[in-house]
This record gives sequence, structure tokens and C-alpha cells, in this order.
Amino acid sequence: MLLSDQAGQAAATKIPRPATLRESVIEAIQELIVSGQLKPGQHLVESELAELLGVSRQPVREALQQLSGEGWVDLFPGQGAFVHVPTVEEADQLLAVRTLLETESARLAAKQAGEDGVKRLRALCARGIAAVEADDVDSAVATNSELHALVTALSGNKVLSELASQVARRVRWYHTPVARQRGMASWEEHTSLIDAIEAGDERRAAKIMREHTEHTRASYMAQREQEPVQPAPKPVRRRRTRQPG
Amino acid sequence: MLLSDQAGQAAATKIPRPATLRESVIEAIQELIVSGQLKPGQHLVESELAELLGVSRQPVREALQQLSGEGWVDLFPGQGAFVHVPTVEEADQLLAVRTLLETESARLAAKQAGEDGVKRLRALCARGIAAVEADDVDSAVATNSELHALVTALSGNKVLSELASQVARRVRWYHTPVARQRGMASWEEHTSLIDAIEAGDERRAAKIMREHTEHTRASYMAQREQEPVQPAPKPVRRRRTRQPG
DNA sequence: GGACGGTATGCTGTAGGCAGTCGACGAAAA
DNA sequence: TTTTCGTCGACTGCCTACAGCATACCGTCC
Repeated sequence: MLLSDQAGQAAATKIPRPATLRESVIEAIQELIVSGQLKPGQHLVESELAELLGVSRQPVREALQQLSGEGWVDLFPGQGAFVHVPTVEEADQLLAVRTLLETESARLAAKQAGEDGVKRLRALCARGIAAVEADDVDSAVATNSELHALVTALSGNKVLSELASQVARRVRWYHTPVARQRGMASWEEHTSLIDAIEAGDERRAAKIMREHTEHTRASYMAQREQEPVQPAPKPVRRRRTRQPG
Repeated sequence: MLLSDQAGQAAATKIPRPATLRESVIEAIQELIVSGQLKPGQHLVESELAELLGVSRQPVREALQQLSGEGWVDLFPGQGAFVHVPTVEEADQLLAVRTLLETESARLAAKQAGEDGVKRLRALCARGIAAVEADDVDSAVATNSELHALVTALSGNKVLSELASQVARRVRWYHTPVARQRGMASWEEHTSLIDAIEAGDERRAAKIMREHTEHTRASYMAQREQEPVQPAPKPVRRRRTRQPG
């Protein structure tokens, strides 16, 4: 067998490159933010993060800058990095943008998704439903993301799908602590979405996706009504609080 | 007069912060790319750029990473940075995304732009038309960008406008050498767009913006037909060609 | 003649270090 | 008591230095 043949095979499990430290640090910090260990507005001191993660400041700096570009942290020249403070207003706008991007993705996907694509969608959907039935929330959320990502990928527009995935990541952060709602209803919508895509019905696919993401948005806003925003942790530079003792 | 009063005034000419080196480097490299001094596919050696710009490698590295996030360069771990090679296909996709974002922006702007906003739009439009009549292409292009940026800003959705401006920057690169077409026609479309926004007619504003950006896209693709793509400068790592002498 | 392995050389990725700068705190003056 | 100025501490921004790696070159073997 020629190597080129092997290379041609789909997803030959790309060699698990020992990612650069920077990438690892990015993921680590994202994880810290999403999990709430780093709180919104908190001052991220490079040297502390470096020590915490066991690396030098340089990879941390680079990671922070990339994270700034993706909206996770805010960078103030000369002052450092602060975990971004997501306002309700911004979350709403973000969700609106997501709706826009994903609706268009769904339309394009309906236009030109092949059999194979639909098959993969169905597989994911089945997995998601199974997860919900098993009450495995984490798995359900992850599968949900995968499904949406696949829809955008099937749109055939790489620029669009990249943008959408970036937006989706932020959405997940804002809305993860709130999300654990809408279990099965969401997956029923997914199913009819896939039906529309399979039928090549652009209008219907777009409509379903729009309503689907709007439902998410509504549920987010409703939830926010209940637990109001945290009391504005104004992002000031934190003075090193000298630990007594 | 209290300071807070002064601060309240619009655009009190923000103190010309001596930007960080990183930011200066970013702009410098963007300029080098747009102006064609750095060619698509070219290997960007950090130390060379550093020397060229008279700084150390660190700010250059950070700049390259940010530029990577914005799609100007591609970063291959362990291999370095290469100027992104824009394919026709990608440009098409990018223009499609721009159409999507700007159409929605126009719709929202029509929904909620105030008098003041419309006034500023008119002013920009006048400036653009004057530039075209004076055959000042650069100024016309710049004003065009400003106008589109203002429309997205008037949408009231910051996330949307940021995304749109990012996309617009890339579009400008791809399409600047091609753009110098469609002079006055474009500005007539702008005028009717502003009319629609002033009238608060969401549908019409969206429609006009969609057609407007689609015209741009069509003119881009047409132009590309004529001058075919550069012969695939495959992005290989450049071995330092030892200068004889 | 072509393929293979060894070697050399840039380049990247990372670390550590120094100067500049910003904010906070405390003392002095109003 | 409130405001202002000076000082101090800490952090960022940048530079320099080193180790590891990836590629290209080149001699050797098949």
C-alpha cells in the first residue's frame, strides 16, 4: 500500500503532535475560565499563571493575547489581562450573531450536503438523544456542539464555519452554567432540521435553525431574569494581597 | 469645569498613547502585506522581520500570532509563519460572509438608527462622492470602509460590528488591487441605503445592502476571471538563499 | 542511477532578566 | 477631615540567550 493511499483516508488520526506549550496554555486557561476558577473581571497576572501551569511567562503572554482576540479576556496595555466580564446585553448580541451565522449555515447545508453528511448528522443526533435519555448532561452538551459544528462544516463555507465555531465557543461559556435546560425538545428540533437538510429544503432548514437558536436565546434570557447579574466586579488591578503568614 | 464634563465630550482626542511595540509591529506587517512587499505564501522569519523593523523577536512573534488569528498569516507549529495565500474560493466565501453580516447590520441600523446616525452617514456619503468626483481613489476606498463600519456600528450590536469589521479588513486586502472599479454606482447605492435607513425600512435597507455587497462580489469574481490566480506559490519553508558575496 | 541515512544549519519555542510604568499607599498640607 | 504629593511595590513590556527541532544538503550503499 502506498503512503499516499493511507494519507487519502479520512482522518488517519493525525499524529498527536505534542502541541506547543502556548496551545496547551490556551486550553488550560479557557478551562479555568469556563470552570469558574478564574472569575470574570479577575486580574490575570502572568507570572502567577506561569507558575500555576509550570511554564514560563512567554507562553502565557502569547496565550493571553490569543484569548484576547477571541473575547475571553481583555487586554489593557500596561495593566495586563483581565477575564472578560460578560454582560447580559453582550450575551444577547452574541446569541443574535450566532443565530445569524447558524441560520445561514443551515441553509447552505441544505443546499449542498451529501448523503454522507446527512448520515453523520443522524449519527450525532442519535448519540445526543441517547445521552439525554441517559441523563448524561455533559455528553449531551458536547454532542450538541458537535452537531452544530458539523452543520456549519457542511455549509461548505470554511470562513463561515470558523466564525461560527468561534462564536459558539463563547456562547457556550456564557451560557453553560445556564444551559442544562431544554433536554429532549432541543433534539427533536435537531431531528427535523436534519430532515430538512436531507430534503434539500433551504427555506425550511433555515427556519428551523433560526427558531432553534432563538429558543436557546429565549431560554438564556429567561434564566438570566431569575438569577440577576453578578454585582459588577469592576476590573481593577488587584494589589497582591499579602497572605498573612 | 469638572473633568467629568470634559470626559463626557465625544472623542476628546484620546491621549495619543505611545502604542505598544506589538501594535506598531502589527500595523507595519499588515501594511507590508497589503502593499505586496510580503507576498502570499512567503515565509516570515521572525528574526528578519525583527531586524527590518528594528525591534526584537518578541513583539514580532506576538504580532504574528495576532495576525494569524485575523487570517493574515498562517502559523505552522515548528515551522513558523507564512503569509496567507488567498484563494479565489476563500475570497468568495469571505465575501459571502460579509454580505451576510452587513445585510443584518443594515437591517438593524434601519430599525434603530437615530437622526444623528443618519446625519453622520450622509456626511460620509458626501465625502465619498466628492472623492470619486475628484478621482481620489484611495480616499474613496477609505471612506467606503468608514461608511460600512458606521452602518454596522449603528446596528447597535457590538459583537456583530466587530466581526464585520474584521471580515471587512480581510476583504479589503483580497480585493483592494481589484476594487478600483465601480466608482459612482457604488455611491448611488449607498445613498439609497441611507434613505432606507432613515425611513426605518428594515426590509429595503437589508435588500439594498445585500445587492450592494453582491455587486462587489460579482465585480471581484469577474475581475478574477480576467487575471487568473497566481501560480500556486506553495508555502514551503524557504532556505536562506545564501547571498553570493 | 536512485534511495537512504548522517550531518549541518537555520529557525522556532522557551526561559530568564532588566528597565519602565502604573497603581496603591502613606505622609504632609490646606 | 479632605486633598495633594511623594514614595514604594509590583507587574508588564521588551530584550537576550539557549535548547530542540525541522529541513536541506551530501556522501554512501544498493
